[in-house]
Amino acid sequence: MNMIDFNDEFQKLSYRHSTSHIMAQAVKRLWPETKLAIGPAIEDGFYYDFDHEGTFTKEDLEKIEAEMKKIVKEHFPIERFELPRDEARKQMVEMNEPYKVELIDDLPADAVISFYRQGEFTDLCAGPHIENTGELRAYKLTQVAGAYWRGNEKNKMLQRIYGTSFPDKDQLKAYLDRIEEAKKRDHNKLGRELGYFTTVDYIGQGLPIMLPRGAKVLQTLIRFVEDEEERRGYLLTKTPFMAKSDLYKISGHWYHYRDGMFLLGDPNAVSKEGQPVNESEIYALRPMTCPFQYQAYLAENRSYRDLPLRYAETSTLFRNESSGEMHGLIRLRQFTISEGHLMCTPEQLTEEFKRCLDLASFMLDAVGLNDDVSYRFSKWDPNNKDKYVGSAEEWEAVQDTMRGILDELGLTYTEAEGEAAFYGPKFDIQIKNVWGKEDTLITIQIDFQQGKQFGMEYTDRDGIKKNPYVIHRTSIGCYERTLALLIEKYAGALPLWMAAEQARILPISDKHVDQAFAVRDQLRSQGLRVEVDDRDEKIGKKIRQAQMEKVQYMLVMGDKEVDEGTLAVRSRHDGELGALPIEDVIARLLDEVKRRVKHFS
RNA sequence: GCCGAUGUGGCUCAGGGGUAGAGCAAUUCACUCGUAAUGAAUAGGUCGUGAGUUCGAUUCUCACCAUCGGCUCCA
Repeated sequence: MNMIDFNDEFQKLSYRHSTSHIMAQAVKRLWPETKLAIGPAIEDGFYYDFDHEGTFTKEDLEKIEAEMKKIVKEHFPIERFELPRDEARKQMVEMNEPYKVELIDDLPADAVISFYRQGEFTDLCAGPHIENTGELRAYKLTQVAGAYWRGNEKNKMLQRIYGTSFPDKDQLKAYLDRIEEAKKRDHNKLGRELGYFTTVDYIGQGLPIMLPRGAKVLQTLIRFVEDEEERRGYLLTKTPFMAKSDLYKISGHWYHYRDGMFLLGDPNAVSKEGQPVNESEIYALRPMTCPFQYQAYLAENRSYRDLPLRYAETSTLFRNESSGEMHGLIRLRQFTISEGHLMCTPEQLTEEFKRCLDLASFMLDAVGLNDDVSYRFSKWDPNNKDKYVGSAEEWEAVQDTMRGILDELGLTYTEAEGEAAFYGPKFDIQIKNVWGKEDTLITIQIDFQQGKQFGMEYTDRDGIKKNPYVIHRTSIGCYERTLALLIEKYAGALPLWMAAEQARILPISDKHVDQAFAVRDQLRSQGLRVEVDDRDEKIGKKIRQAQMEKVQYMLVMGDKEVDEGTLAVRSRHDGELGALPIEDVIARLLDEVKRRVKHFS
């Protein structure tokens, strides 16, 4: 029997794919009336979708695992065979597997239709698989979830069972332990424990309260971003949080993004005379800043000499996400984005796009997330043209342009069909949270539509008026989401420069409290964020608490320090540093802030 | 929006058809303390909200709200 080598991606996939089949076989044994959908290997394991009466309970999962154990012991060879389309279809109809029949019907005419058989269980499947069910060593069914057939919400919701498998028990345990460890960093847990944010039932979903600590971190990040953008030639705008529907009709939001907007006023209302309400009187909270910044562009006649024109705004956005979507600080209904739009000539497009990438990269490096991201080129879905503005030719052309820039920069990226914005393709910088779920952190988009739609023009050298290209971009993404990922990255112990509380002074006894406040004020006057723990507690307890609250510097003050004008410095990262003159402590902290030192834990 | 789980003092959790308990946190007092929890006392909850069943509901039923995991959507 072959030893499975998990360094070999093919073997790993085969192994987990086969685990999924063994699970399906167990389910069919226990509940023969259950219908099979699909069951692939995924990044950290596998799943199988079933059409099953009711739902699977925890106890059911245990039963399934027990049955899987039997199937492993039975050492079934896993055999592949092929059938012509009509026979394959006939067999699936006979086996009463409607989802498999549908899959076969949708296979291209020239497709080879293969099956895999292990014991009494046969499944339509392209493979690959391991050779024998007896090779399976360590597996665990992790959770049940609903999932739409073929990922379409109009279809029936199936029952999905997730699981994972490894070549041996130790690796499985190591994996499960790692997941448990990762979850301890969950920003949604840590962020609340550490007092960054809270939520309140009667405010509503996706609307967190940023508490002073969280608000301070956000403010620090915002100042940092705004200063850097100013250095890079951005002009600040401040635009309204809402506008009449007229604006969104020009941008297309009214037609393509209406479900995502909070409307003020009822578009279906009728007047006393029975007249439909004038839609101009319907306002909407802004889901994006673009149409507002275009109005800033339109405020003057533009010349090619004005371009590129770079607008930036720390922008509060409102999106009416459906109720099941909200997650901690990652998905919200109101959030703050480092928004920006660049208007440029076609010749400037490549250079400006690169500058946006450079800015994003600078930001990610500054906060320490640069090594954790991946790139995605998000294209339109040519089979779903109604979702988008513009012609197929325009889409293909602008996507070619974007791909050209990405390739010129030598970036490694995946291509994702159907992930574009309705007005243009996106370059997305993706990141995973502690649950392994991927989200967009930063996005840079090329828009070839809205310049025309809003009548944005510039007079070129030749005296002809032309439409500028627009780049939508964010420099650090959505601040709340970025904060969430930073909390997870640093397990709550944020780098000194962005920490809400940079140092805490710990007086040994109440004799030292007055002096502690004086020193606090001295440090504060240098721009450091410092608090005093003046509670009537022992020093050990104060240290323990500061440590648990992830304060980077603990400054102990007793008789000796008061007499000598020093502070006994304890760094969260480096431990005890001994007594230092207050001036030296200030210099050390300011230097660490200036250099934006990062300690990962 | 859909599938599933969950909802008990600020936090972590126990309990259970006869109107609730622990630890931490908070407050007060004593100790005046040297690098990860000093001791004692006090206060704090209409058990997410609303309806129903019942003599009686926090406990059972239903609806709604919120939180968590997934699907769909998305920064």
